[in-house]
Amino acid sequence: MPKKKTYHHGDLKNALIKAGVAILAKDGVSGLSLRKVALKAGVSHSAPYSHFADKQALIAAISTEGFRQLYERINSSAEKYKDRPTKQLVEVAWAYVQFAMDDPDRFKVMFSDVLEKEKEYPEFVAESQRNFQLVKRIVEANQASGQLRSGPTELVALSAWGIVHGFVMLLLEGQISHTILEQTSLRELLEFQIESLRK
Amino acid sequence: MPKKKTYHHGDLKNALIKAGVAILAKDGVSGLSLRKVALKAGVSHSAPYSHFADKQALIAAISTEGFRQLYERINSSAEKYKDRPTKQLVEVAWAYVQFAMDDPDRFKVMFSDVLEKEKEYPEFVAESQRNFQLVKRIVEANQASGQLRSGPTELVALSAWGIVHGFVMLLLEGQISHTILEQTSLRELLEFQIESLRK
DNA sequence: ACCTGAACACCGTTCAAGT
DNA sequence: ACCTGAACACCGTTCAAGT
Repeated sequence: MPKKKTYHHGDLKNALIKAGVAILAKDGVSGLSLRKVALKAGVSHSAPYSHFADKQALIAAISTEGFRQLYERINSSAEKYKDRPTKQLVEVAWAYVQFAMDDPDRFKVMFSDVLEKEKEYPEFVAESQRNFQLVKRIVEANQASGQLRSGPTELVALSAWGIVHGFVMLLLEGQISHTILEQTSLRELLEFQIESLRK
Repeated sequence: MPKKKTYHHGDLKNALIKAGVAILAKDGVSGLSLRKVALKAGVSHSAPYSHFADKQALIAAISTEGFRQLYERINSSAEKYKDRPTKQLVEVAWAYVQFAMDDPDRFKVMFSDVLEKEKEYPEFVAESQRNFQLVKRIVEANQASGQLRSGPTELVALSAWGIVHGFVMLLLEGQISHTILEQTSLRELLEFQIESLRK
């Protein structure tokens, strides 16, 4: 028997986050229960309370980890196309769309926490702000190269994020009609959205 | 005693929807339980099953009703400003933002149902499509008056909806930084977003 | 410090029974 | 046809107890 009790040596916390992500991908938001997460990690149903204050805290940790990964994806895409501003904008947005589609339920959870989390989960706040800073930097570069309209970078970045996020949300919730999706590929639809932002 | 058993005379169904909306506004999505809805409507916890197949079906009914009201709001705003295209676009978007902020949890529920609802809740699908048709008509008028870029109305409408929806979502989830919100009013932020769409 | 197991309140759903 | 009440499986959370 190769693995006996590989878990509980101080890494139960991360094992729980990992188990949570897996359950989220398989059973969706409504299927995510603390008891199932504990079972999957091979501990009793009350063990998670040694590492998380409550279910919300576990979800906050899952979201925080998600934002970390999102940052990596966006950042590496931005780096890859940093010499081609026109392409960069589309590719970064495409990375965002793909991240959302890879694990729609996690993506939804990342953007649908409680409102008072501002103060409650500082790590979450820090990580989501780090992402927005990155978007701002990309937008700033695209403003400099004349791809995007000038004006307060903060606000142009909000437009850029908003248009892509809105598109992804409508896509995930099935609010984009079948007739549109049949006629035009996702990639083309996204490119059309980005066009709206261009100067 | 003025009201004794005013409910159960065939309108329990609507009473349950109304109770659900009230609980949603007070306790949020996580506080919405079928048992609480039944209690609030003055019936036993199993009574709802005479009118709805399950909890999802009640939520679908609440969402459908929400889309009906959203349609009314957008439509009356569009009518009111139909002779001033520049203003119309902003006002319609503003109506959308206000609707979302009036009852954030209901708004979130409307846009976060299950994915398979396509076939399961035809009334919901019809109502949400009716809203998109309305957006298309408004966009078409604004294309005609030169406010919005030309091109497939379906796609430009998707951009318009997407940018406003994305903005609202980021707003509701607290993803728009405090520093932005303190410097600029919501109305101004929205106007800036709309500017991005203009020709 | 970390984990277990019993316990409690609450939930969605089913079903036999009442009107 | 519509509603009730008991029942079942499942859930989040607490807490005394074990290591």
